Amino acid sequence: MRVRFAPSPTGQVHVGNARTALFNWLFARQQGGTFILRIEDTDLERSEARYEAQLMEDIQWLGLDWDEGPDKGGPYPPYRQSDKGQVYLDHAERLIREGKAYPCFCSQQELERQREEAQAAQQPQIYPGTCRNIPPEEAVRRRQAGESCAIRLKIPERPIRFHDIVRGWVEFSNEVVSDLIIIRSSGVAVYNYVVVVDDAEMKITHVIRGDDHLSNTPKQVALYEALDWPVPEFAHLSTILGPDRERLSKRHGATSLANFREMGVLPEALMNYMALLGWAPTGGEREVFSPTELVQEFDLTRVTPSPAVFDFEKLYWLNRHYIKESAPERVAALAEPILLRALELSEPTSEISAWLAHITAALVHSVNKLDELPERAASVLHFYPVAAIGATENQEILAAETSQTVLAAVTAKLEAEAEPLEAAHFKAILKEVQKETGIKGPALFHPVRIALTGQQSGPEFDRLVPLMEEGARLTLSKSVPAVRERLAAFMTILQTR
RNA sequence: GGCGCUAUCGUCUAGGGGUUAGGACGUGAGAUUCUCAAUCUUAAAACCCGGGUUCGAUUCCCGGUAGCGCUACCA
Repeated sequence: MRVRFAPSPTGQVHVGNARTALFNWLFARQQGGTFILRIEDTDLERSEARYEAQLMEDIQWLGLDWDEGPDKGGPYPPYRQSDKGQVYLDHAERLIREGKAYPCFCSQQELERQREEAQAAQQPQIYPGTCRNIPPEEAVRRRQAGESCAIRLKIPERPIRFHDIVRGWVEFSNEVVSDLIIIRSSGVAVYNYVVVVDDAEMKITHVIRGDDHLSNTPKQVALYEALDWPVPEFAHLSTILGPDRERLSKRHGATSLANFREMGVLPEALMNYMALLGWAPTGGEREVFSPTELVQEFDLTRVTPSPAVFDFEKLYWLNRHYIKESAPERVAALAEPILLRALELSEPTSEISAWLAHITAALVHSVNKLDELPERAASVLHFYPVAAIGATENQEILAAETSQTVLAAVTAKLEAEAEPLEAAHFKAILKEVQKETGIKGPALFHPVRIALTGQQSGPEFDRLVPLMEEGARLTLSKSVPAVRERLAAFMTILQTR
């Protein structure tokens, strides 16, 4: 059992393609087959070498590995199309000799005209077979005379049917499949022919790909048959759509693997989510599958044929799940560059790294994806007392008499405290203030929270206080005030107002 | 235009000739919390339409509609 993922290196790997790669990989891994990476760089204008490297990096990040590919070779090289050369021409000449293909001398302008005519008459646009009946000797003579020609395959005069694992039997009338060009007059082979040759030479047994290739399949089947090669099994995966039910694309925001990685989506979360797009286990009740479990449970025959809308919310739900499951060190390592960027730091000291790890550990449970961390940590990282005092939503709380009492009491008690302040100690102070003033609950906590963070909501003080104290001891591009400093500054501004 | 594919809660899906049509995300409500998040409990929410077949169709068949794809000397 051999399957392949054959992307063209024309940019970042998109989720649609990644899902195709994933299904191929899952199928291979679970059947004990071979997963092959082949670079389809026929379109040299759009292909770039750097994209090829990025492509491999991206799918490795997702957690896929391949057994044969351009980087590691294998028994059926080359694994990069542009390295292939002559083969396509040789097989095409063989087809001509066997009477299964023929040179076509029609000019492109002529073909274009015919197509326009057919379109205007609302007729199917198929090649009328003008050159199909040119006697072979005459064709040979004209070619030798240097007349420019393309090579066309003869499509048999019978319906073409093939089996698809996700859709069952599919049949196309030969009346709608025209004799296709396999070699351009420039001598360059055409995609639909190239894939067949490549897949056959690599002994691919199962072609798992996007359903945009479904209508191409009869042509390819005709090619396999003409070349006397075994027709592989097909599995056409449905399209992934955006919320507007149009094909998912960059228009819909972050849709490439690189995007997801930058956002701080864990690869196993994305893998799990993509697997659920078109596949469900028997019973359909389980949703959470680690990569290993997916390999065990995945079943190609249970893949649904209908298109699926990509739901970021559900992906985030899985991401939250996997973030919580992950070792804190791993999450901290992934979050560090994101936080460093927000702090405008490049080279962290080990103290800063430790602090960032603490921030991450304290806040990560409330985040969909890691890039939300800086925003979530803003109450620690920044301190804008003037803005906090001026903010309309804070007026009511700050104006309350109880708030004035609480803030004055807390500030006074903090004055007497040694630095650094322990979280437990801060809590004890609040407790004392509560006892002495009789103010408790929201009336106690809210003004203090606003004084420290400028906001009415955020992490609990037990988490917040140590992060502020730790940050205050570090040398940063923009310093983080300690708890006492914050309260003192806040009070000063509040009183002078 | 032709051809092909698809159609169950808003979304991903399970199911299948007779079911209270199941689960998950999201949403609403409640509990908890100083607040947000998390968590727990709970609620609302679906078989595209029309014909057949059948005692009975959401399920099988046909047609319609809609969405998507292919229709190239693009990949």
